[in-house]
Amino acid sequence: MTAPLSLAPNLTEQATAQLRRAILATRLAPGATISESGVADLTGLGKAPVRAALARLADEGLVQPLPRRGWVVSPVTVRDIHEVFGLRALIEPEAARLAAGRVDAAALEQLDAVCRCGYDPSDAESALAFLEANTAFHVAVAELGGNRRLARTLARLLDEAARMLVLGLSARDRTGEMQTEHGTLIAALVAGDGDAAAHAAAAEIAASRAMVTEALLNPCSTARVGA
Amino acid sequence: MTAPLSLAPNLTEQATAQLRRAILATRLAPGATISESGVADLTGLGKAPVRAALARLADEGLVQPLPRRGWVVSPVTVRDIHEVFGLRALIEPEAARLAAGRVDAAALEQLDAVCRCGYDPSDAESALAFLEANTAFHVAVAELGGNRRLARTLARLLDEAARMLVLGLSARDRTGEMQTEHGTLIAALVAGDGDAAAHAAAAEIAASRAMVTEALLNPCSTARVGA
DNA sequence: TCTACTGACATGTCAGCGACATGGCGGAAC
DNA sequence: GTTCCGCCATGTCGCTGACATGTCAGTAGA
Repeated sequence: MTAPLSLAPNLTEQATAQLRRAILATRLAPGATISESGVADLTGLGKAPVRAALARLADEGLVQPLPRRGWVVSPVTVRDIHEVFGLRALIEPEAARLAAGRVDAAALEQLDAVCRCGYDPSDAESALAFLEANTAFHVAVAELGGNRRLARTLARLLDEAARMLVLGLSARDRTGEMQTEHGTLIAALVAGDGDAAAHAAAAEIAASRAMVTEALLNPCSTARVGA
Repeated sequence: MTAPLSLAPNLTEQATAQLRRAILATRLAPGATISESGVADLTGLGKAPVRAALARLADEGLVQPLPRRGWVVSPVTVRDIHEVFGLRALIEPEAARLAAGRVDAAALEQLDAVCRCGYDPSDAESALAFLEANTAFHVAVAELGGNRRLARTLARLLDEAARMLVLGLSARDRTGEMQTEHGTLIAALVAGDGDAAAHAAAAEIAASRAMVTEALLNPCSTARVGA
């Protein structure tokens, strides 16, 4: 799990990736407290890279510092869900509109990956892998639009949304729906129809939002909501 | 300049604020290289807080790391201007729309501060102080909308825009225009007219964008463009 | 039951070591 | 004489370890 023989870009990146994945998979549950030394011991890394990683994740909104006390995994509130999906609904359709008519082989490749990557509804790791592919797909679309800042902002939002969706995806399998939604979006992008692309993106966001909201309001047996 | 007797929330915050201000005022010109030890010696702080501050500013897009080589102040390209103002144009009108009808005394106070704060077109520090008040005003409006993530994203964009505007503001005094633009926006907010507020915000962004573009395409005697 | 104290624990910071990339210098080949 | 190549000195980050500081939980005492 510590991936000691990776090609090691640097330890900070490793620590960031490990922690981010653990948080998004809810292996570190919302509301859980974590300590630098604890993470350092667990990962085998030093405290400095762990500290830098936590600072970065705090900047991304996934953890919050408790001065002199430690760090806490940001809880997921209804307000957070409103904020994340509200912002996604604002910028993602526009990103799709900008990308319309600019699609190339790379985008279709990303699509292929996400479409063929199913998941096991009862396994958070599997669901996260699916969501990571989904994130990569949407970020790739945003990058096609040419606005790197928009793509970056969206990537951060999608990371937060992924954590929320891990809760929702465990409730029911939505692979099929997402595939058709992606298909609609890609068709619009290839056709260069900006309005249709924006509409497809908005529809997908609305569906995701509904699923998360439903999962939190009607917690099923398999849905575990932290904090 | 080092403010040694401040109430010291922590050194990282101090280093971040000092560096950010130096970059936004173009005291650290775009393209300039900076070293951790150099900043540490200059500010009297240790390397650790300086390093953390640089990492955070890199996350904000104001500096870029050169592994094993140092850090460089992010240059300002035409593409950057398009991206920043394009994204502002996307989210800021919506922020104004959300804030419509929710204004309170605090917003008017911010308004008052920014309106009474003139600047000297030939002094980058003075222009930056004006822009900081302008940023605070717009962020306050965004926060009234209730979406903290939207407000945070906007704050970051406004910081980047401020650096670009420092170049443009030195070309000509735009205090009067901004005051009337703010007046229009506030009137719409108080009246609860979301469409009018969004329109006013969009108009102000377009004006700022035009000024920056003009300043870069037709560099005046007083406009210094780094890198 | 409430208060003050003490111990443990976690962060915040600093000084130092090793690794790596760059630029300049000298020498050899043409 | 000119050009090119390899070596070395220099400067910087990336990371480690240790110390100082601040907070909280648990406990003894009034």
